[in-house]
Amino acid sequence: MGKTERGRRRHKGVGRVTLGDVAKHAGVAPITVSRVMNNPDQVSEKLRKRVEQAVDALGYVPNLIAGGLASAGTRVIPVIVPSLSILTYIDVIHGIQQTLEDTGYQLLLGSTDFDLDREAALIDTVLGYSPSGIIIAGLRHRERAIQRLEACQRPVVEIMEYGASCIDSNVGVDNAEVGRCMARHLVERGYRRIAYVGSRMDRDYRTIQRYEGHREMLELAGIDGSRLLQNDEAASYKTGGRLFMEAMASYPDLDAIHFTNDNLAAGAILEANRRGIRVPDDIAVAGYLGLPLSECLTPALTTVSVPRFEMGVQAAKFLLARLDGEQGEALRCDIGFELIVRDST
Amino acid sequence: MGKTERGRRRHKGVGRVTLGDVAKHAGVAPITVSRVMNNPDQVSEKLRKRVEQAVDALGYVPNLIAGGLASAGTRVIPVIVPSLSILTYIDVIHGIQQTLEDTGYQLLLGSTDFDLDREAALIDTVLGYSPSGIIIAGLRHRERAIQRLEACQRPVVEIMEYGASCIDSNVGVDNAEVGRCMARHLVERGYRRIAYVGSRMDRDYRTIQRYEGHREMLELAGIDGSRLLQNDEAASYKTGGRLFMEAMASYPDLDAIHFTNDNLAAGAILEANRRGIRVPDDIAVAGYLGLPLSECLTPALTTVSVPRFEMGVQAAKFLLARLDGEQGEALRCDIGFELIVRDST
DNA sequence: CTGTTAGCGCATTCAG
DNA sequence: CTGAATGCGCTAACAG
Repeated sequence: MGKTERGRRRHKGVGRVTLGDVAKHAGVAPITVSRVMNNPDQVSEKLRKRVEQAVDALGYVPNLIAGGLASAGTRVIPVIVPSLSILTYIDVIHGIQQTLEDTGYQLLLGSTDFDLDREAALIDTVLGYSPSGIIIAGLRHRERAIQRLEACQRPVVEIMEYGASCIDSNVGVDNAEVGRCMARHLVERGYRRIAYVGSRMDRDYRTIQRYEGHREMLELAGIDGSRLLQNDEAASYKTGGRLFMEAMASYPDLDAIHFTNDNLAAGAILEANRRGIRVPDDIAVAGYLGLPLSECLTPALTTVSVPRFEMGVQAAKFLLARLDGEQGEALRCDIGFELIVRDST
Repeated sequence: MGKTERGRRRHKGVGRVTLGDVAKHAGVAPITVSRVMNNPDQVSEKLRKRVEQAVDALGYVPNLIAGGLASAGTRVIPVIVPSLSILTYIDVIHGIQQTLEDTGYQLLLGSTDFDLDREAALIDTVLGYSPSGIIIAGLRHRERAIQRLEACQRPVVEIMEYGASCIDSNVGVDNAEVGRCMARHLVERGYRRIAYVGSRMDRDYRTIQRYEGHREMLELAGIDGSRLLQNDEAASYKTGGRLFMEAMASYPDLDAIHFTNDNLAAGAILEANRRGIRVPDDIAVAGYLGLPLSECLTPALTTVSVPRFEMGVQAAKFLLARLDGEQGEALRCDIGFELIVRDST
């Protein structure tokens, strides 16, 4: 008795077991406990065991916040995407998560709703958690955001879009090339009156990049590439069905529709099924993404498949490489895509 | 000259702008800057402006880690789910995210792969970030996990499953009741030889709860409820198609299949479309979830719809209520479900 | 291999 | 309304 109760407790000691408690219990210095938790091989077998027992006995759980403050960094990786309601980003996040989870990093999720100002604010916030690095969708950001990202001296991986210049590392696809690729396929198949159909294209500029590729390729072939139809709904099957009917009404002579994504294209095929419209005989339908549904439809959907999960994995690997000390040049990867020709064209 | 350069810099000062820097620049005490950032109305107009200018001038971004350590809590909400490849959880996370994002909380994402030991470890980890609260899927956890969750003295919301006893708060559905509801529908429709078909049912015990409800209801009606088929693949459309064919082979006299989820059921209908099998004339198909796809199929899928997004929203609201000081009884909410009868039954 | 000392950047308490 | 002093829990640096 005696020296218990230090008598201040100005802050709420909260009662949680601390490193110090464990150290006392094991009869060692706090730093030794710290080492047992973080660098076990720097401690002798004997002390280690003693400490481990104390940890178990007291049910000690490290305060990562304190550790983070002391060592100027937490094992947190913010992932900033435009939306959580779009499957593409979900698959990428899944890939990131799966790759990072066993390395002890935690994902801090942020969504910008396609708003670059919001993105900039979010970047500030998450940087406040002294993350180990950051993964962010897109190559376009506010100037301020880019400055902060560069100033933070931590690995930054920009994903989704592959392009010439990035802040630090980049994994993505060349959207214009995707657009060209599918347009070329349609032309080769003999289609001549082709429309590009999407929804909310202005929100996601990558959609416009694909459209531009599409248009460029058509015009190269001497075909009108300006047929464009879009609306302001979220990309759902229903929206796809509606846009399908609308497109056929707006351009009665149409022989093919190039949709911005598989959700829309699948919705079109489903609508055609319902109405007895024959695809591709009456009209051909093409998509983009390579969603699982695309191959289960009747007719199966021609699409450009993008390895979304793998993109997440690669992004995480780049991050881990940097954290592992890899210096130098930007790590860059064009994750590629694959034209999958099926029955709908 | 003189007192610049304090001459130690043992830790890497990292160079980031700190509260102190801003305070110096504005000629006030650090605490005043702190107040401007956190409780603006406790500071006079004049000082506040001066401080705000300094903040802008230096590009100060608060170190949330330091703040978290000092105040024993960060504005982080861990969300722990079994999987990120299952749409259900994604929708719920989306609801949580949308509700929390404007309140300044960040989601810390964790996935357990349906492993309760992994879950317990993950809980320890995320608790290390001194989160404001925590949202976790399921009502079943390891004893150790429950203890930690109770000991941390922070709001805990258990989601997905609605049940009698929870740690702190609970939002979910009554799975057994869902199973009963659909089974009742099938019986009322006149089906008598009904199979329950799923995949990986042992991984997610909620699936089994639904099956038990299904079986109970059938037996109440004097019908064999033991027809069960499952495999070990992930729930995809393709798996659904395969299970559909397998079920018809295993139970040749079947007149209806009750699938554990819409992915599988949709896959079955898609497979039927391909093969020219008539649903529901040859065999009826029912699902669970209320995925958007379900209503776009031909025939449209009969399903039980669960408000997944709303479940996330409600979970976040419970959390915010607790953080807002709401004490007392467990906050509980049976989010309910809706039987949607369409053409497939 | 182990311990001592100092301080990460901020918010809390208490005083004016 | 403003400021000074103190410590949140842990780890980096430096001895021994």
